[in-house]
Amino acid sequence: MPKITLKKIAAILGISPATVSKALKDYPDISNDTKIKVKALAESLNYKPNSFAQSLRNQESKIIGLIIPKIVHHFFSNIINGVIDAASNKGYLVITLQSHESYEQEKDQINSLIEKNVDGILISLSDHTVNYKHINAIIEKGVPVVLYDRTSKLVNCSKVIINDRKAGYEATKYLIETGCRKIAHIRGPLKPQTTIDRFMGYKNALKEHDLPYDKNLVFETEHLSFEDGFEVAEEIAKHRHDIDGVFSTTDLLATGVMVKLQQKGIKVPDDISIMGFSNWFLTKITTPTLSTIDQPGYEMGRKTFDLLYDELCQIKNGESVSHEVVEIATRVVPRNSTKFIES
Amino acid sequence: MPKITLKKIAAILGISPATVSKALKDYPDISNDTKIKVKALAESLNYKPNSFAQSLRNQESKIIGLIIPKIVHHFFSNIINGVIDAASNKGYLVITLQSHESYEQEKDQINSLIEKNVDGILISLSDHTVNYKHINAIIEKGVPVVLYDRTSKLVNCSKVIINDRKAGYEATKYLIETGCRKIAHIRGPLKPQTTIDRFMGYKNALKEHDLPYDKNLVFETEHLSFEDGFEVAEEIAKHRHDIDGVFSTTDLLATGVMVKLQQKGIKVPDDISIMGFSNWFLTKITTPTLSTIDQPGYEMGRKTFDLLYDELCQIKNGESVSHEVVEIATRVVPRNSTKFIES
DNA sequence: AATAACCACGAAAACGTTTTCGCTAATTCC
DNA sequence: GGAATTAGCGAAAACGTTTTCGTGGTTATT
Repeated sequence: MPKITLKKIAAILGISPATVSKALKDYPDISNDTKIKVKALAESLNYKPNSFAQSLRNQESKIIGLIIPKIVHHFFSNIINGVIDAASNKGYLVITLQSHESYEQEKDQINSLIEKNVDGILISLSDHTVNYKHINAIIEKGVPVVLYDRTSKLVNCSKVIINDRKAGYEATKYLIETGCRKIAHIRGPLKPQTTIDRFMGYKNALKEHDLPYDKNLVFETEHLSFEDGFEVAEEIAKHRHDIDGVFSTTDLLATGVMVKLQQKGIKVPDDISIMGFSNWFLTKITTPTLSTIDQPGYEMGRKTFDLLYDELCQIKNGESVSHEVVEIATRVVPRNSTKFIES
Repeated sequence: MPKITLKKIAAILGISPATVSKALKDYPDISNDTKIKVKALAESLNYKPNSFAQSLRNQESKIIGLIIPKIVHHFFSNIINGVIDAASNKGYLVITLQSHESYEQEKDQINSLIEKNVDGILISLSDHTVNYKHINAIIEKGVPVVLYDRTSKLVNCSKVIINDRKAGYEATKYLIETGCRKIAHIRGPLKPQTTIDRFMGYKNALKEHDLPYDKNLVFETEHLSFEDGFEVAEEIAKHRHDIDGVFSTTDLLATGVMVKLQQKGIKVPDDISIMGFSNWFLTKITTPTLSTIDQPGYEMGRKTFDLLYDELCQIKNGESVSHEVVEIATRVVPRNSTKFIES
């Protein structure tokens, strides 16, 4: 089954490939007669242009790259989802790679994508990425980059983020409004900027509501696992019966805390309210269901692609490219691990 | 920053592009001197071959397509993970698309991938796909296809599957071995082949252990949701106190059943044992943790790519392509929603 | 009737790489 | 020393598309 090309159509019709190409694209200098003939034949032969040839000629692939720290993760798979949907709408396909939180892999993968001549790259920085040369290098090469979720001020490009500080503030505020006065914060590992910001939000909320900040109420954990939550819960159950609310930097940690607290006979939310972060799937199936902050991955994914698409259009039109930083709104999702607001 | 090409390297060195190309690929008819010179310059100029030109010339893209029914799903995101990892190992990149369980979208997406000249396509059939012309059509065109998880006998290609019947058998057998005698089965919607097979396995296990099959013990649900599990649990709690085990076709359903049963005062596993299916993430965080069947998505993803890669190699070597059907082993994951085996 | 305008099309170059084939000059062989 | 081999390189075509520029012929303008 030989591939059917412009040349062959031209040969059959006894005209030149140039005319066929132009007829198919409705160039004004081709007569209606020829256009109709060409289109009919192309249709009946089921002609599809060879994308390599097009890309080679037009210097664009209509493919973008997406680098994700971890695919198997509710938030990130929602991002993928959003990116792919938005991209297909505009005729772009998406090559996905995961950095596994490794700086080296992140570099390699950016290279692979560049070598495949993708039209642009969407990246969420790995937790172990400490310098940004590799990102800035490709931006200077003229390949548009948009950063999402895990970004850096040291990279000059468009970004899609959530306001972790505000979200942390809202989460804490909600606990306060539902009657909590002694609120613990589980911040997880010290380093990532997101957890730092959420912690700042927590402090702000306390301050604005005239509650004292007590650093003994802040728990660090090595990872963000379910089991790490157990340890914190044990500590609370043993020594800190004054605590009446917990704001955790992650749903999974929060769930661990909640499960273990209940095993220790502490009632949620009657004795202690619990607030998670991200609105993962699991929050809907815990007992009680977990109140949390919705971090809308799908919407972020869509928006991230949209920003890239804007740049792509600007480049194509020869306009100067403008960078944009878009903040996606989070919101408190009240469920049953917190009390109701007394009104 | 002008792109650096073979021609330019040739011009700088005062030799022909052909020689440069051959030098970089270690052709035997190029002298060592020239090879060294060419490689050094290419290195220092950071030369990267233009992938479009290569693809156009070599008729291969080193890109494969992956069609997934739903990305945001623990099992399927593990598949993606496996496919991407295995593919990068061999220098292939992966374009992912999701069919959203729609036949129309599945067709469109296969088309998009074909138009991008991917070297092969991995597909899990959407639940609403009822004929396979679109798949068979591209196979006849010579584009290798491998089906995974949701396959069909009507498509002649390599496949990666789990043995749902055997898995259903093992799950039920495990319940029997841990002392259950009146085992209910929640099979979910009637149609999908997977649930049919799991149901057959359930029946087989009963038969082989001389337990009567009672169709009143088989529950259908409209969807596979958490809430659908509630309804079944209500029914059991109200009318079927003789039931001492439940095998659910899905972890989520099982979790719904378990949560609601416990709310009704029924002890898990003391009064009723519960067995899920898939080993999703959530099974590790329920109370009690959910016994289940491990359906290894990552491994399936890897194997699926491997089969495609085999075909690609065969084609390249001019060998005749052979199809293979690989069965990935499942296993019982004993947790705390079932009793221990008395030994 | 001469000039201008316009219509419909094609030739050719370009995108960058790969590979076949042929050529020259140097080496080997008898 | 002549013939045969070999080593090292390049010309050129090919992959399929796009677009600029030009051309020949027709129609409209004075």
